[in-house]
Amino acid sequence: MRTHQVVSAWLEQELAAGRLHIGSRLPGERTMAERLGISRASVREGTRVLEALGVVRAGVGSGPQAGTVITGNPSLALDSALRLHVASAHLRVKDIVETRLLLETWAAAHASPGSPSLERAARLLDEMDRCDDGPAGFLQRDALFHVALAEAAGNVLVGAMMGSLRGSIEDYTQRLTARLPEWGATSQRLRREHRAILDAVLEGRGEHAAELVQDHIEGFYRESGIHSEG
Amino acid sequence: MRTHQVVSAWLEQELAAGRLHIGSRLPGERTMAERLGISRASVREGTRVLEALGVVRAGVGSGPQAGTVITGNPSLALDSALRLHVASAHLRVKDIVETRLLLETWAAAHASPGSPSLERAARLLDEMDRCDDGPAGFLQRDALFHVALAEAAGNVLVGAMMGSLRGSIEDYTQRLTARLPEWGATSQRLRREHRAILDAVLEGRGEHAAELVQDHIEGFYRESGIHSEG
DNA sequence: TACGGGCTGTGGTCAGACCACACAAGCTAT
DNA sequence: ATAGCTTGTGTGGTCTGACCACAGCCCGTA
Repeated sequence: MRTHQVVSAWLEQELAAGRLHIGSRLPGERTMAERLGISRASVREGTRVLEALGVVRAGVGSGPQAGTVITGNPSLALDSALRLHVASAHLRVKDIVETRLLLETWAAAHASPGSPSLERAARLLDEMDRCDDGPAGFLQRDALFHVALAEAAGNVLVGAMMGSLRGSIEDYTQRLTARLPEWGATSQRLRREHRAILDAVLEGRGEHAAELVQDHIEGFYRESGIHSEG
Repeated sequence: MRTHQVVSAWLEQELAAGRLHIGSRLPGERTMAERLGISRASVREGTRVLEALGVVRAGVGSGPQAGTVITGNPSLALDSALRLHVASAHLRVKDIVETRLLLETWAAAHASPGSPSLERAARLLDEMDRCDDGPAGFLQRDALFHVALAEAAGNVLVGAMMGSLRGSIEDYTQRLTARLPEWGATSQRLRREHRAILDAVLEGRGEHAAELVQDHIEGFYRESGIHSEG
């Protein structure tokens, strides 16, 4: 086992044993190095990995917010991994869009009508009705709306994946939007569809909501000129 | 931006510009440090992150296999991230099983009958008929069969996720198997179901294959005593 | 009481050293 | 001439020890 991996191995043990949990502070790097019998450089490499995986957050200074703290942020790992793998052309945008569609229809079908995420989703829709800062602001709230919807299904993993997928294709979406002939008409349609989706979920008609989501997403891509970029 | 991040930023640029691609060798750490104007320690931290994300593989020595090489292995990031987030109780096994079911039924419905992955899947089924090394060997091939099936859908992302999800719940599955009253009867049923799934896919009856997959997975968990552990 | 500055511990970064490894080239003994 | 060993070279892996910036805490002072 490589030296820096003793850090994640140790952390996994501590978590499993219940001695550490989300919110706990890790010992200082120097302490940890001595305790694990490795150098501080190796501790740091291990910590960087944990940070990249969204398991930990490092902060300088002193006080309660400082030091290395255990977080639970799986989307961080997905975010950067997706970015780089898309850049290396190992992942195609088509796959990501496809996966997003898959996750999102499932989430719509399984969303719990009573989830507080739905209230956040509703507020986002209100903001989108009022907002006049152009497509950029609209799309940002649009993305958050879809993520909120995914979280309403109560599956942390699906929620995290959705968030990262949205992020990784955000540039792509922005470019697609630029091709739209009439933003005004499109945004009005999108808002109408959002309301319909949210209503279906709130009424517990999951399957119907899933169909609406599918039409909503596919319609957007169709209107803006289909996956012509790899 | 933190110093070690200049490495991933640089790599992303190089990839986007087409100057590097999967299979390329990165410059040596010392060279990179000088070229990027940072210390070797920082280069190493950056490389560790890339390695953890499955973008890169580091190997000592000299020759074609040595040095830091760009790979495309998104599942590596998911693997470790899932392990740790499950350990931190931020992800529940229930969510993972649920997500696996979701991805797998989709893959079965979208698998291309002509995919070479299916030939691998068929070979695995033959091995499972012959193998007599108990549940462990069987389950391992079982897992590979399901991953092969997922890959047949031609979506790299879904394939990678499936692989990682299987891995992260492998321990769990092993424990469930131990509870089964009669392994012989169960394995026979599982093999029969696998054949039926593969046949359905090969015949292009995707929707039917998806139903079979769903019954197959849910049946297994039901028989072995349902998600009683968080 | 209010304020200001130093103290302390945190992560962030760096430089330089040595090690194990694996291949390649060259040397040596057959 | 060839088989086998030796040495050279470049790679990542690890360690040490140093210095920096930062943020909160504590104590002395006005």
